[in-house]
Amino acid sequence: MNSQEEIADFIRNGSQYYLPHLSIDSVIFGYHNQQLKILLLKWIGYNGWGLPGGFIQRREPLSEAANRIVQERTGLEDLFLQQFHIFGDSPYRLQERSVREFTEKYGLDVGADEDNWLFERTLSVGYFALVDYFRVSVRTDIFTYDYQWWDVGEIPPLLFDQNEVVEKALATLRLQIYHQPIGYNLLPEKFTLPEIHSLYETILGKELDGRNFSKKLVALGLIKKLDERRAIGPHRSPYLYQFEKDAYEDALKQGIVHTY
Amino acid sequence: MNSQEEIADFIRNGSQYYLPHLSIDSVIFGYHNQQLKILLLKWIGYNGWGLPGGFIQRREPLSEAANRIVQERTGLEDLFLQQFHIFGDSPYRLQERSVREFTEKYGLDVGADEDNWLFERTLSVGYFALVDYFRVSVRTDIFTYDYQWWDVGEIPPLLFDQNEVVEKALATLRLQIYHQPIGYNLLPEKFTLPEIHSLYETILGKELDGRNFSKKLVALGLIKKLDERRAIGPHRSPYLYQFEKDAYEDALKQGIVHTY
DNA sequence: CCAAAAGTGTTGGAATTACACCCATGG
DNA sequence: CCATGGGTGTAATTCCAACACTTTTGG
Repeated sequence: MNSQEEIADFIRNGSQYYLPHLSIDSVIFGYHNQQLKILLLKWIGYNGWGLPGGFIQRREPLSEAANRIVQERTGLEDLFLQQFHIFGDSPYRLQERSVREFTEKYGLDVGADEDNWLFERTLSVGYFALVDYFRVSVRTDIFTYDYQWWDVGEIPPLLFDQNEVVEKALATLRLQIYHQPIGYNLLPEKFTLPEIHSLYETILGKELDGRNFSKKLVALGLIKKLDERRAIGPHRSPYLYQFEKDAYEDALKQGIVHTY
Repeated sequence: MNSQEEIADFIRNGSQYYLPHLSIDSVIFGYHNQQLKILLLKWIGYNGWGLPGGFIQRREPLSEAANRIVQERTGLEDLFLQQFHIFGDSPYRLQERSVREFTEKYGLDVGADEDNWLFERTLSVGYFALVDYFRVSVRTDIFTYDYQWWDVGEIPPLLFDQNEVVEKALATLRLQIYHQPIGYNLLPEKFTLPEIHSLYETILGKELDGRNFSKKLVALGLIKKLDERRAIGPHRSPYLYQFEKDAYEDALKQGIVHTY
């Protein structure tokens, strides 16, 4: 959405195309420099950070809407996307908004119409995505003039109740890692043991014994060692590994029970 | 909602009181006769079974809406209620409805107004509740003339995509039992080992060794043996047990990791 | 040759599983 | 007295956690 006409039309007539009262917030996780990161956008007017989000088209399945929204932002296809909560309790999710709030706080010209669909109480469905940091090419638009990846430990204050949304996404991810393999969507196709090791440490927020960790993944048949190495510094080169797609998919479907 | 005027008002003006496009479906689990059951209502017109549900008031927090809806049906306070999914993908959750569908299929007189708020596409937030079967006193109303508890293994065809809703609730419950204690809300205050044992077997859908099971619960400090027994038949009387509220609450909050 | 990071096995303890017999009760 | 279901302990095994030294590499 980038031309002035498009925006005016969206503000005035958006409820013809989109369902009112409901939006999608997406928490896009990437992994870089041994850190779990999420993608934030800088919003005009408000001049602060917020999650990528959007609305659901009138006839669009919910999961397709989430897919479209993240796809448009990141350029990625075949996303790993997961719904994790619907937010409708916080004060931000109860209030209607006003012309004044939009103009003063967000610097948006929404006309004088107090009945605008954007003012109505809007609940939000949270989705998280796990993406390969290096494949993402972020697209900003006229509402969002900048973007940045942030360490999950250093998220700035966000719009509305979005800090809570991020917390819930993280909590879901941490719980899920006990029942499902994670990594296929966060790492490049070939990766080293230290990389995936540190990914798990980052997500779980605690140290994991390297020997036990690799034994476990190999024992589960989730990864296999390749005959290649990657030279990365003045020290021993690590072997590359790959996920065993079949075992991985099985584990995703059937679930695994384990501690790390 | 029981008088004709109330209903007419709800149909005509409901969108003044409730958010359109969004509803709540509740899966109410109870436990009776060694069986995990859910509460279904028989709907007029459609003449089939469906989940208890309702709408969210304009200014009402989402979780309060779920609470209100289940409370009104069951008469229970202090519910254990948990949001588990929002449904917006199935064909039933995409379509708008029509006067014809309402009159013919559901036997409801909604007037001739094709713009009625009830016709609009409606996504549904799924909540499940765990309740003490014996404390529930179900209230039907003019839309729902009968109710019945059904074994989770024998759920009849339900309205819309509600069979999928039930499946998802069950799947969530089964996953959750690995991380949280369950039973406090499903069993009476005092219960026997065979009762809680069979509850867990029912939820997990598999047999659990009785000796190991009780050792585990006692070792975790979740239950304690009382000095009473319950006489129930021509055989040895089982001891009664009680949950240790504090340990139970801690386990709920912090989570536990275990297999059964 | 040295600093930095990768790689690799073993062991003790804890937790989990498997398993069978006696006991209490009401009819 | 008998049929029914409740209660209890131990041994074998598996799984998990803890732990330290050697290898490789580029500079």
